[in-house]
Amino acid sequence: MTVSRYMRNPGSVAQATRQKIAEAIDTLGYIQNRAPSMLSRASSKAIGIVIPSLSNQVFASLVQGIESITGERGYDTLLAHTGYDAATEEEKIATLLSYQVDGLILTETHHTPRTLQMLAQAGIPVVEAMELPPAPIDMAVGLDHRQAAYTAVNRLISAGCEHIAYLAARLDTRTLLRRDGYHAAINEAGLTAMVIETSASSSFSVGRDLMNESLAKYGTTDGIFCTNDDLAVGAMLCCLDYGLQVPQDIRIIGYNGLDIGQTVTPALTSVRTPRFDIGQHSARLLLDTLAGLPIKQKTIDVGFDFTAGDSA
Amino acid sequence: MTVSRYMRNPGSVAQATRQKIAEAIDTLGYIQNRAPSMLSRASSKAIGIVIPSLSNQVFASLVQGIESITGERGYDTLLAHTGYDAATEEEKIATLLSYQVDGLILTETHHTPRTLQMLAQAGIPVVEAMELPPAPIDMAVGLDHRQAAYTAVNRLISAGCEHIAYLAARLDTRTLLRRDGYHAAINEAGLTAMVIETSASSSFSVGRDLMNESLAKYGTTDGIFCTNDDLAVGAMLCCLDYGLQVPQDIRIIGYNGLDIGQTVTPALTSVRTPRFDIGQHSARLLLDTLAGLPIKQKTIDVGFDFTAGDSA
DNA sequence: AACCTGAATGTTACAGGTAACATTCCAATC
DNA sequence: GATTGGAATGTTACCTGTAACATTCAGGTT
Repeated sequence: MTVSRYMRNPGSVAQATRQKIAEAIDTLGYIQNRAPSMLSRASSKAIGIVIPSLSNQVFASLVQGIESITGERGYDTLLAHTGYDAATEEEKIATLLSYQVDGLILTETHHTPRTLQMLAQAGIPVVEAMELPPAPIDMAVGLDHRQAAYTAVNRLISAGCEHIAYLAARLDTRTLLRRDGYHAAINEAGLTAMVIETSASSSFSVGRDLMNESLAKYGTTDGIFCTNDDLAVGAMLCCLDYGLQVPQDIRIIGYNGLDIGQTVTPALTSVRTPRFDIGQHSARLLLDTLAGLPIKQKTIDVGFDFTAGDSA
Repeated sequence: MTVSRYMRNPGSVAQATRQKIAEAIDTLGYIQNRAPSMLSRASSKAIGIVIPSLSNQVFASLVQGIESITGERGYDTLLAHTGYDAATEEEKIATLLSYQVDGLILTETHHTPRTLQMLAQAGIPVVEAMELPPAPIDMAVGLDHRQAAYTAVNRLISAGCEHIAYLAARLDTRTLLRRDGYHAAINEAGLTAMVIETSASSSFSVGRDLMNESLAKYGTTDGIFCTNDDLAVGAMLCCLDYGLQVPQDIRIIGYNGLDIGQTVTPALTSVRTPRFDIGQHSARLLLDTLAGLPIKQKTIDVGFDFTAGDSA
């Protein structure tokens, strides 16, 4: 019992005892078994994070933002990835719940019925990060991707573009919202939609392929809106191969404001999404809820802006 | 008790009972609590994976390889990331051990003394993936990065390069091994080493910066060996900006054989590392050990080859 | 010496699934 | 009807940390 006390709060144990325990822990290489506290208090001092992909900078910064908060408040994080698949998400959430996580941060807004049932049953706080779903499960932190895409396309239109293609890969919810925004801006301006999509996962070479396909299908093009920066860079490299000057002949806007966009010449103009902030806000919402603190608002819109690129 | 049996092996329960349990599980949204089995058997049917970064395609494929095996054998994976820091690794391993993981797959070979003590104390099987450390903790699956770099640089030398620069970022163990290989090849050929390094983490823009620095410092350069593909692509874009033709004026070899290398023109020649295979081998070694099966060899060298690029 | 106080430490019961063993049940056989 | 064998199900104890409560202890006061 004294050791248990020491582990949670060394100050609550007498100086001499503290010393002895510290030594014993050191020589034994003792590590607390989490199972008992998971059992008895139904609380684990851990939260679960579910992201779609392990190789996307976007979610890496999100996780960093989350862990910058959980770390300082003594919470551990359990990480799961779904490969953008709702069925896998269901499995991974079940696993996280089996570890009695105290809260969850999800990054998708489309869930299976069973996922929703499990979450309701678990009764733990849940944050949906990245988007602002019309009917959040519980809490949400993100931005309006439809609005961001709408604004980006209007930027091309203001610059004089009249043939604006939309290049998209991996058609997850956020990507579909961006398509809505694209269509809204295009229709409003009385232009013709030029949509090239693939369900394949996004990459530079896919960006290149989509660009080729778009040029073949639609001919004249003076503006491109890509749903992420990988595609945009692939598309830009393709344009340069065709001798098209960016932004003189063709303007390109990407999405997310990743490092890669700043390396190409001209630097990519891109919608900047504050992922680290989203992570921090999400973690704060969750941990404040767990601590029983009052929450001002269950939904936080973090907004967006543009990187200072030269491609649009 | 019958439910417990059902959960582990539905066939061990009578048909009628099975039905009733399945229904109850469904309506209740019941999810097993993992804590008890973690307690009683000191086994959790879970293994821990520790990777350095969440945004590197290399580790994403490694994890996919691992999970392709663990999934079909009924094991869960707990994922932790360290940011290439040994102290963080120590923390994360302690956390994983507190969850009573049955085994661990690590991706670094440099560990703190306390990490080694914890691992010894835990007495669980450990696989070090990616490298072939001279003195593995337990098991190892990977390739000889020194040899790979040596071979790559010799390829440049055979092609007639005489001024070969070495560009590296994020100086982890694997990167340092590649430097050794570079030096070996350079010395053997009687050439002068041209080393540009930064401890900053790797990215396209860093590749560009290193290339600029190298040209400024060493002038004439006809070959470049980069420790990864991000750097190589950044360097290539930089060369193209200077009007240098690849591979006529300058040859470039990258490392890992990622998609990005196939997008640029010319396609990047790169050392291909079979990460997915490394993941599968690692998981098999670990699970076979846990299942008490005999292990033929505790260390597996998966080798390497080159992508069919045009840059070298 | 008796008493009091607050700090330090100890005792007990509990969480939920499972190994090991025990019991029940039913159909087949004599 | 009694017996038997194997399938199905039930009972008990255990794993480890901690909440809640109990006890011990040292030093100070009367």
